[in-house]
Amino acid sequence: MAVTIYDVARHAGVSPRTVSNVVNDYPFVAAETRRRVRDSIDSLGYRPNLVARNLRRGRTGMIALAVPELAVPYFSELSGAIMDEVAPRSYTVIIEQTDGDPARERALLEDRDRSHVFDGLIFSPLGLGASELGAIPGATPVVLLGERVNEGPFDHVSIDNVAAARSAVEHLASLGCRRIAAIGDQPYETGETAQVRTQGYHEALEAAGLSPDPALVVPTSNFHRSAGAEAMERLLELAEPPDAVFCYNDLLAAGAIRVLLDRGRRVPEDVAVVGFDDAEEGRYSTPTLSTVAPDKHVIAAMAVAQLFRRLDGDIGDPVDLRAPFALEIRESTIGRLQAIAALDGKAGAGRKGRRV
Amino acid sequence: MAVTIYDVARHAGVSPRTVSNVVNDYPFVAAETRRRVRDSIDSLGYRPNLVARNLRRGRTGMIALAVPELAVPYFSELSGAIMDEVAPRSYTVIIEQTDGDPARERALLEDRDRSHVFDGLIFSPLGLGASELGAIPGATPVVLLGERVNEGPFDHVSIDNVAAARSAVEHLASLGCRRIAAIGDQPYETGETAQVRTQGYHEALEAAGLSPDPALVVPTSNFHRSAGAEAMERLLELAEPPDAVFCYNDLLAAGAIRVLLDRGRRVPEDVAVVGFDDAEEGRYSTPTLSTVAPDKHVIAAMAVAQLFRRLDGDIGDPVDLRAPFALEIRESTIGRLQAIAALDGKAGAGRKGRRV
DNA sequence: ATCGATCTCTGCACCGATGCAAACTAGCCG
DNA sequence: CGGCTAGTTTGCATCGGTGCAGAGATCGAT
Repeated sequence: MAVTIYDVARHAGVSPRTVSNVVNDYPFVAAETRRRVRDSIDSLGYRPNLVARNLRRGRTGMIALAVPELAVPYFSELSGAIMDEVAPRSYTVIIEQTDGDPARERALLEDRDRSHVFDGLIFSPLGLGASELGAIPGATPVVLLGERVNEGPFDHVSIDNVAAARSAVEHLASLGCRRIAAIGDQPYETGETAQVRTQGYHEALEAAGLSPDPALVVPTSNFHRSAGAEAMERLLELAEPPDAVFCYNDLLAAGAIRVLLDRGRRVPEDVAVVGFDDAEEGRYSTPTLSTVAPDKHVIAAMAVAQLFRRLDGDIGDPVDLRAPFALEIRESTIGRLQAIAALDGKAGAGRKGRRV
Repeated sequence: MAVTIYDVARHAGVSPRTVSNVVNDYPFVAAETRRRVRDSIDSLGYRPNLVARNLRRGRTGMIALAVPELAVPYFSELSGAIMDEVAPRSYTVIIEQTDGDPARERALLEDRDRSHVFDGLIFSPLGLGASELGAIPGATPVVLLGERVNEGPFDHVSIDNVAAARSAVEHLASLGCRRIAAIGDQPYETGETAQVRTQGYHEALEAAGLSPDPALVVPTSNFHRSAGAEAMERLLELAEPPDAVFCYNDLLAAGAIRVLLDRGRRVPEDVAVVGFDDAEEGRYSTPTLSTVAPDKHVIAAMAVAQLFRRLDGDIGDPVDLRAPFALEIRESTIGRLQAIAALDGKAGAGRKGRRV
């Protein structure tokens, strides 16, 4: 059996309550007593039973992080960043994979108060739409990641997706591209993040004096590489195929580039490509991938800080936090030689991106 | 306050104990009573407090998964597979990132019995060597992933890394490559996995009648893309640079390929490259990446099954389980045209890989 | 009618910690 | 020296379930 607070108390010749006081750094413990208890703790190898502590305290010391899929680089990189933020606060992270399944997402939100497994939730919804999310109240704090869910009861962290998409498409237009396609729209209720990117895309087209062509906006059912490949195949079948593609994440872009190269198109000379998320793989791919880079560390820090603010009792109105992003310009839009020049020169355009 | 078993008992007009019996499907409960309790549970929205249950039962219903880094595709893909295996057993997974830090790895193992946060641990060690691991006993079951730690007290799941490495290098030799390099050796105590791959590499060289050249074996301090790039730079500076490279994971390969293409070498015509892990990104990269594909789903299933066997009380000797792997042959070794031919033809070599 | 077996339900203690408030000591002031 | 404050330690109840064992009820067999 494990060592309990009673074993330590007996060993140190004090009451269990005093051991608890020492463990919790209660100030009014005589130095000598504290020392004796500490010695006993060390020699017996006592560690508090967190389950018991949590039962009594009503907190579990764990926060849940729910993401659609860990195998998507954006989410694994973000998860790592969130865990790094949480660790110093001596909380533990439980990661749940929802696969974007609305039932699992709803279950997570509905059970969060009642099963007492975690104190707070950082949630990147995929299958649940704004109206459904808004209808699930509860006492356990939730911070949503991703595009804003209007009027919801939850705190919320995101980047300005409209501006981010716009900056990507403006960049393509500035290179002289005239037929700029978009891959990854999700024109149904839960595709909010995709839809605002489409909005930014349209705004940038308009600003550049380009007329939108509905055939150039290809929806996808998910954000995987295979979907990007399929969408690109479709675009290449058009009578007037695009000379640039804005993909709503880097995996779609990887799939699209693969198809382009397979079909003998050069990237970026024939078709320029921009992705979204700044997955590490895009820094080493051939060509390297120009991409919109949400600042994942800031997103993680904001989400965690806000969640802990709630855990500490803040009951203000839901807040809406915006993290910065940058446009990382690499070979898939400006070509290898210019990319090298941009890296060598101190010009901020390439390596450091444009802070927004 | 949350709904407790007492609230349900009062509402249904039975004792708390009976509610517990209903919740736990104790067979000797009258159908009528059961119905009434169920109704009360539903109408009050009762969910058992898992913290309290776990305190009493002495189990937490959680297993921990400790990996070096989630951002490495192999680990995020494996984590996803493990979570999928665990979910149907109504356990929850806590993921810990160790960053390969020996102190954190040791803390995890040493605290596993005492803090009572998880019932079992699936652990992919990186910073701890065989001797250190072997010296940490404890009651909480542990399943190790990765190369075998000799004589340790823990169960263990891996693929046959020697054979896997050998198959990769044999493949390169069969293509006519004569100077085959290896990137990713870790010639110090905790680099066991890397070392057995080096062993397989040497065995394959010998079998092919090639004499080993120490300069062709480049150690790296980690398995990231940047390390692969640096190692490749080093190899290209040799008087006789390699005509093939076996990389110990796909990230190293991605970095190596990037450098090769940057330096004007063609892959595979000038230098053929094989990776390890079968990360999804290698199926879409340019060129697509030939790689050793450990069967992650089998690894996950074996590890989880073995862990639950221990949780169910099995106290037999530590077991050593071997999962299958396959060699996936793609463009980075046989070129695009042949890869297409292999995919089109029913020949198993390309698409399906070679089961071992 | 008696007995044992089976079914159904319940009370009590307990898992291991902490909140609360009381008890006790010592020191200090007037 | 009484009274008060500050410091130190402690007992008791409690968080919300479940293990254990026993009390009743029911029923068929003898």
